[in-house]
Amino acid sequence: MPDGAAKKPSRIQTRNRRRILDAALEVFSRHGYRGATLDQIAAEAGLSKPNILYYFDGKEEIHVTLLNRLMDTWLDPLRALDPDGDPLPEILEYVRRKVGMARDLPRESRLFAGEIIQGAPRIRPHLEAGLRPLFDEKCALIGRWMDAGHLRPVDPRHLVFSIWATTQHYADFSAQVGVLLADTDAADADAEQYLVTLFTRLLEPANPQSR
Amino acid sequence: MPDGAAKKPSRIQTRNRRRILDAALEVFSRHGYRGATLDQIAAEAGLSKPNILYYFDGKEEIHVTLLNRLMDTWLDPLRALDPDGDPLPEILEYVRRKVGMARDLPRESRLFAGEIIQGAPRIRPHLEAGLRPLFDEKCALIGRWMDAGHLRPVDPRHLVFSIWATTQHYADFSAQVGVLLADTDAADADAEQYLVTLFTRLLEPANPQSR
DNA sequence: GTCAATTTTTACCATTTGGTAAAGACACGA
DNA sequence: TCGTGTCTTTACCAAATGGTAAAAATTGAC
Repeated sequence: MPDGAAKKPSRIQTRNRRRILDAALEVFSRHGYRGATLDQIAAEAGLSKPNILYYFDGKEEIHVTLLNRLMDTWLDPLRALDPDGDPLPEILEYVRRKVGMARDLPRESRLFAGEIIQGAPRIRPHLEAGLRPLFDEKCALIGRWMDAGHLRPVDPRHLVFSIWATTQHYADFSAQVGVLLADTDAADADAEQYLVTLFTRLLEPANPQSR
Repeated sequence: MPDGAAKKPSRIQTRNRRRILDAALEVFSRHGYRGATLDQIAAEAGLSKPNILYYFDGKEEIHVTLLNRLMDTWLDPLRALDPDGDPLPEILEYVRRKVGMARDLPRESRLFAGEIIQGAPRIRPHLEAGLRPLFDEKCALIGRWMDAGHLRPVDPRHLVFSIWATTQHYADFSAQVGVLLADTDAADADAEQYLVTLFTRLLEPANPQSR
């Protein structure tokens, strides 16, 4: 019973649990929760299906484990918003990090998007307990920056939404982006440049008094 | 064989095919393609499963039919971009229409998003043949507007992506938005206001010479 | 009302899928 | 090398699911 108490995991356990989660990320992100099968995950992981069920209690536990681990990584860039930094550069750095994550972790982005689109049935508690406090805190911070005249005032919540939406779009909708940007190969750099421009023009004070 | 040739559909056929597609939109948009079952669609439509298969050849045909019908509606606002209109108001009107669609047709938005996230397996031909020409045409139009100094220059393709991303976000990620905007009830109006500001500040020429 | 065409139901079926039982293989400290 | 606990495989199963055959019911033109 490898999952029972707080036993130190053996090397084999560590290795195989990692393999399973890697495979599951690949399969879940491509086919969605219902579309993914344990057989696919097993094949991708190079293990047998019963062997997978030796390490995890079932399909749902694998999915939830993935989502919970992902959440931390996902929120790191937002956590990194520094109250003591320069407001506009802080926001732009956040945008850049999110673009980088869409580029480097598209499977994670799609896994998350799929879960949310279907009503967040398995991750809603985590949204309320983990995401919401952080979101509120950072929105308040941005609001103070605006009140102080360091950023032009807009609704911080919708600002954050638009940063999420625009950056994750490149991962989540890559099938569409790929069709429409068929030839371009500098698309990543173009996207980052465009988004930096977008949020700079939105937020940069007309009379920069930030120092 | 109601689907064979170009026969005029009976009133019963018209009514039941509509019922089935309505039900399927509901179910597919909530659970994704694989997550939806014919039994669910049948229950939602108030028909028996075999009866549904009398009107459609199978699950996939229902899905493809939905996607193809949706595509037209979905692209209408982009089609409406008028080369003879005022550039900035045209763009802002496009944004407003897309916000309205996210508000009024969230199921359609999620159905589409789900298909794209999973690599557009069933709608890719339609993307290439239907969406791409329109996208290229409208991007060229926006590019000319920029060249003429009516809009500040940015990459039109990424501009369009960001309009799609920000507007559809409110439908596709409504589960998340709902958690984070728990109390707010004027969220729709706020979102529209924010997005109009966002794209105005991005595109409005410093020295408005558009007339 | 009659009758042919359309529509709906009943009774199935084969496959897929998440999951289990239990035997067997293996690792590794004593 | 022995033996115990860890890991893996083989052989299954029950439920769900997409789909079919054919009988029964209904509709509508005449």
